Amino acid sequence: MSTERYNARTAEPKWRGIWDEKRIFETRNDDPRERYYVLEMFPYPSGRIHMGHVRNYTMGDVVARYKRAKGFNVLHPMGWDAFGLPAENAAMASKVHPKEWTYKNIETMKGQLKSMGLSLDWSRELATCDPSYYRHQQRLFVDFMKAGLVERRSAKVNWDPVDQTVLANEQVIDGRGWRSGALVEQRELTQWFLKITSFSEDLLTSLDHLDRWPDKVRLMQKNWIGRSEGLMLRWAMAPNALGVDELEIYTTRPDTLFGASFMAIAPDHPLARAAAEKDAKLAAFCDECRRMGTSVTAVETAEKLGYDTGLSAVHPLDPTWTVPIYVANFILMDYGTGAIFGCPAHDQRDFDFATKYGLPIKTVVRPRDAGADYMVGDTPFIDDGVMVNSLFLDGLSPDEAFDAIATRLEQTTLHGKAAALRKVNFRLRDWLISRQRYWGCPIPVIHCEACGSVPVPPADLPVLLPDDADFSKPGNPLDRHPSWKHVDCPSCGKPARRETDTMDTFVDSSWYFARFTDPWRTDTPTDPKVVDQWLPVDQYIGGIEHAILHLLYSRFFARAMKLTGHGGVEEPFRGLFTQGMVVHETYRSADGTYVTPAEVTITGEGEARIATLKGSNQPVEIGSIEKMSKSKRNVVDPDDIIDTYGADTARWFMLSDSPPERDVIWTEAGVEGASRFVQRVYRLTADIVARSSTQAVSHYGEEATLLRRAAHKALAAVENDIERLAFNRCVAHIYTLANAVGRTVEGVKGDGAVP
RNA sequence: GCGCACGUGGCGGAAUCGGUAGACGCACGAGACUUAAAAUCUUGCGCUUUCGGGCGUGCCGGUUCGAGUCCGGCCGUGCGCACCA
Repeated sequence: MSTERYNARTAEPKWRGIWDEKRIFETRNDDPRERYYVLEMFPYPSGRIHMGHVRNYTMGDVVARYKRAKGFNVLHPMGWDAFGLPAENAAMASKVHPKEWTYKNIETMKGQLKSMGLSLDWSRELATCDPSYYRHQQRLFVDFMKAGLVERRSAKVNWDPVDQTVLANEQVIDGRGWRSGALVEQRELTQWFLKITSFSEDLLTSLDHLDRWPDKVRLMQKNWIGRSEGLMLRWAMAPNALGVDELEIYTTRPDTLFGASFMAIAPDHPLARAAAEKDAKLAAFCDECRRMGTSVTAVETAEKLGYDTGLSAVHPLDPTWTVPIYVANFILMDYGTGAIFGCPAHDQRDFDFATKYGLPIKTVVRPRDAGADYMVGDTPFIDDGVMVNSLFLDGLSPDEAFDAIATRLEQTTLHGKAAALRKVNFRLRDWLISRQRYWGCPIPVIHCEACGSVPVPPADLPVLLPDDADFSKPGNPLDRHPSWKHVDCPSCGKPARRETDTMDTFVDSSWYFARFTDPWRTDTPTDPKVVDQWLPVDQYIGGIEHAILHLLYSRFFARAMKLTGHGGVEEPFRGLFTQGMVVHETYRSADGTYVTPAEVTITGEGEARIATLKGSNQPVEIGSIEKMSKSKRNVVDPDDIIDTYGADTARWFMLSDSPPERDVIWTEAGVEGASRFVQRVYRLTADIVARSSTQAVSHYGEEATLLRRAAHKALAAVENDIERLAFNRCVAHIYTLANAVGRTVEGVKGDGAVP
């Protein structure tokens, strides 16, 4: 039995040095072997890596090394998602330039990643804040613009009052900015949009083919895109002083048309605005709605309010039947046409509204098991059933009735045109990418009074960020820079104004995986041939928090890049895996402040565990287990673990026990266990090596047969589970093998002979 | 409110197709080695038992020769969406 201990501190740097020197992880594009692209979501250089990174990159590294061992030409690159607000906030707080802050963090974090011994191709490293990257992004933007995928328009947008910038819909979570947590306000602003809605249908249907994506993510994207089939239906207006003769609405329930009892329009609807000009009370009501609409949470909790305009509309299939038109606070101007017809008996909102304003509630669908005299009572009936009180629809199911009435309305004319048109609608909105901040990719456009918004000619790219920006006060440093925005129009040569908005950082991360395929190119963003050789990424690994944001934007980008000739692949990620978080207990000292695990000593077990501050007997309260975060201070620094135990132990523990898609609880005991196993493997290996060199171990003995059987069994099991990314099960198989080896080695030690 | 996922020992979890429930690890108990401790090794470890066995995968019911797994209904936890007409 060997008593020597494995010393990670000397062994790991030695091997890392050899790997670097031999450049064994650098990948050649002209390598003829079958390709395999493994990618983990690249990090934001916030300062130091955290355990979430360790887990993420360990998983990717296992896949990369496994595929390399299987003979694939593996691409496994790393880079930096380097633009973003924290750099700018740091500049405001501590007078460091965002660039300096960012590159310093990159250096630190690169050192940390290197100490993990990952099989990364560092020759392809890129940082999105580097002009050598963002110049190509500006080129993509200009090409998208020419292809009609970019739009500048005025719209109601989400304004984050803390970060002082607008946000995309996807970046507003529960009415708050995804980064700042501030309540988001609605503001009417002229902004840049990428037309992701051009691909709504395709982004939705293609989800069906992403069979190596988690169902959960596909479902989330499906719901986010939110397809509905309905009818655009024009109603004739009863004669009125405004001179308006029709109102168009969108509905997914035309089958309930004979249950209509009112119309409702958004406060911003043109008809509402026109009516408000002649009705001061209505104008006040609309203003009130807009004020309440400034915060999204206010909208969600607000009571349904309406205002009767006095106008009315004529039922499309019964000229003697008119319904009143209300302006209502719950109607959204940017979905459908901003106008609806209300059928209180079969819709909860309409029911609430009708009850409040005393409007009729007419039952037109009854449950299948209900009698003919069924009437909707305290709650609307919204399930499947049988049509009633609806003339030619009676007896049909709502689905059949949808078709029947749609066909009838398509054949009905109003003012010389078909009254109705079948229409598919989506919940997905265009992607708002303008940000009123400095540390981002400048939008390459020049505004000219004569020529409009002119894209910067490709030859003039990149539009570089000025280094001498002023971060002393809030707001956009680019906008108040004395000279940067004053340029001549590239089209007519007259004085013009540079766009001072920068792009959302999610633009930066929407195509980096394509840039990795040929990061050395200078003339174009990509070589389409090389992109097509590597993409789609075979295995992409990252956090579930990007289920919609990054993963949807990247899918859009791949399509837009295909359209503009920068690559031929529509789906960027063939296999997706979303890993769980690294969580840890939280600790609070007597005065209520959080303390880090490193400052705490724990004694006792189970219920009797007691925590005290290290070096004193001050009690510490053990709190809930939560995601490691700076604010809760429940973080364990990967550097400390790697220094103490070595990278192998840290990585082994990360993959042990917890299934990779689930959260893993970081415990000191768990790391100790992993460390013991690393030592055990070293001892067993040393024993076997020692014995095989000093003793003539029979290759045909019973011992060898048993070992061979155990080894092959483990090999098959590990291979099977690695393909399924079931790393925790791989770990278990390797433990089983080690036990078998241990038993055999111990078994023959007694007499030193093979039995 | 709507949608989705998940409930297995003290703990993390395994059981790939409906076929021995609890692999593997952690923690714990006992033993060996040691002056002692650590480390290491051996061994035990779902509950219960009259030692034959009985019970057991959130709860209730169903399908099946057979259910942790499939179906229906509850309860609980987590996540996503939330006036989308």
